[in-house]
Amino acid sequence: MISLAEVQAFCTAANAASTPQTLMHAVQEITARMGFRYFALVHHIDLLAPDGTGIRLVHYPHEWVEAFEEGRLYASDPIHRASQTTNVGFAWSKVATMITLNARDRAVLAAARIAGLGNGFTIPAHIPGETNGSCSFAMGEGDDMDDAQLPLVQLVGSFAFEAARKIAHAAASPIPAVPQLTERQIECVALVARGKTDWEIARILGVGAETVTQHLKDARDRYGVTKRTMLAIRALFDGAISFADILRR
Amino acid sequence: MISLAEVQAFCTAANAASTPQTLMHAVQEITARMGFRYFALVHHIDLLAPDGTGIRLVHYPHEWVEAFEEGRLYASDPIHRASQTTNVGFAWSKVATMITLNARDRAVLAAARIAGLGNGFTIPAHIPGETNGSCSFAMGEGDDMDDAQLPLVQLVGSFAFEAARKIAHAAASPIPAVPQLTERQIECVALVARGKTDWEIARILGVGAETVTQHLKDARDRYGVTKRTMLAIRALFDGAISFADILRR
DNA sequence: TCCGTTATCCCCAGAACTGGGGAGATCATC
DNA sequence: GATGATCTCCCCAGTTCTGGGGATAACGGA
Repeated sequence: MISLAEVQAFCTAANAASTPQTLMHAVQEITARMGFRYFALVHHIDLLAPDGTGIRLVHYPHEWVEAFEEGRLYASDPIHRASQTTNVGFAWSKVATMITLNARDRAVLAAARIAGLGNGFTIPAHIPGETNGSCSFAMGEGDDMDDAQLPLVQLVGSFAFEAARKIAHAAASPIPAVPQLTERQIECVALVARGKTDWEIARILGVGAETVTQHLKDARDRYGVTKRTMLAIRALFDGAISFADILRR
Repeated sequence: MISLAEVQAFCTAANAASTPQTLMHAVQEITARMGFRYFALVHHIDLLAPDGTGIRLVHYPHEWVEAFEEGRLYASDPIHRASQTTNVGFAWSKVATMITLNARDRAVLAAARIAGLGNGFTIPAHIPGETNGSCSFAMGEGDDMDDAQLPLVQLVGSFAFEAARKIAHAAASPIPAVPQLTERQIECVALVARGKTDWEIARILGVGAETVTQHLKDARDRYGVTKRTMLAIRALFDGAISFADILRR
């Protein structure tokens, strides 16, 4: 079993890494030390960074990597979907208790098994305004996971992702800056997301309808979108508003 | 210094907790064990106004809690802002390197110090579609933090937040039956969420614009909403569509 | 065979949104 | 004292949505 000291050593090494290669090497090493065979440190989609600035350090069976890309599973993969429901690591064997698996999901999991992946452990990595990601470690088929060290595995996953993020940020010169909305704009968008009209929002905020229209105009401009629906969803996606803001009554 | 075994014991206890009180007690205990004096496990929303389904377990100096609510700092507090830029724990002394501190931020930090808070460590907790939160542990003024155990503190913070989340979810309302949309309706809603007009959606699906209008009319009816924005967000919330459907190019 | 569901299309009137223009006030910062 | 950001309000023309009312056809189950 790996020790806390080793985790800390990895953390230091990962933080010092300035290239994906260096980091890849460090992760590979600790993956083996933790008794895993495979790992994948990835962003789940490449939304606003179509040019490949997304994080992607993968050491998985070739077969599976190909099948994965073939099926464009980045965001529909059940493991990824499950990782979006928590912020602590979870064993793949628990996925069925986290999300509802449909027929396609089961097919995906079966395919992974056939490709040589055994049980695994995934650490979610979510940061408001950034693409969701995760860091997964997997055994070969048949191998047993040591539950006792999973908390340490979680730490490794978090630190690894953070290190990858740092490298990716440094590499991505034109920072895809998440548009910042003003407080008033956010209030308006939150109410838009609740299906209010400009006039209703104006009543609620105690200002003129024209003012609300203007705030939303400005907010749309900042996100570069032309529809209030898109505005609400983008604001939701990068955390300017949350489902709690919208759906609570 | 705390041991990994103690962290795991806390994790088990936290997961078993079914009321905020039980969890509060467990967190209080381990906080002391880790050498901290205060903690705050919170959602970053204004908990005075809404109905209070947000997470909020706080043991901070009274003075500070009051000042905090007075100033409505839930989302503008520099510590909270910093926590939204990472997914690993950070010492408060590092905040200046994470976000740009303005005059007001510095005033807030100074006020916290006056209220008796020393250095602290905050673990972010972000889950897509949910309110951002964090778990912070703080020393009394003048006390020194043991850097070596911070990774374990991070684990405790993550587990504590997850446990609180589980309790909050359980307390939340009985699930109202999720309306089912037809396949065609879902396709239309997904495109609505991408900001398309009925006419554009009709082109994409190869049907008449009137048909799209009708599908959306029906979909709104099923959800009992009157605005397409609300429709998109509800569909997103209960999984009929996903961010991946919307935002991938 | 009848009924419910789904998908397709049509018309209309009023409400709501969008994009363009402009303008005054406040506040913090430089 | 200027500058920029924010918030506030106004006008207008054109587009888009929304909620009514229809209709036809295919499919599958009761």
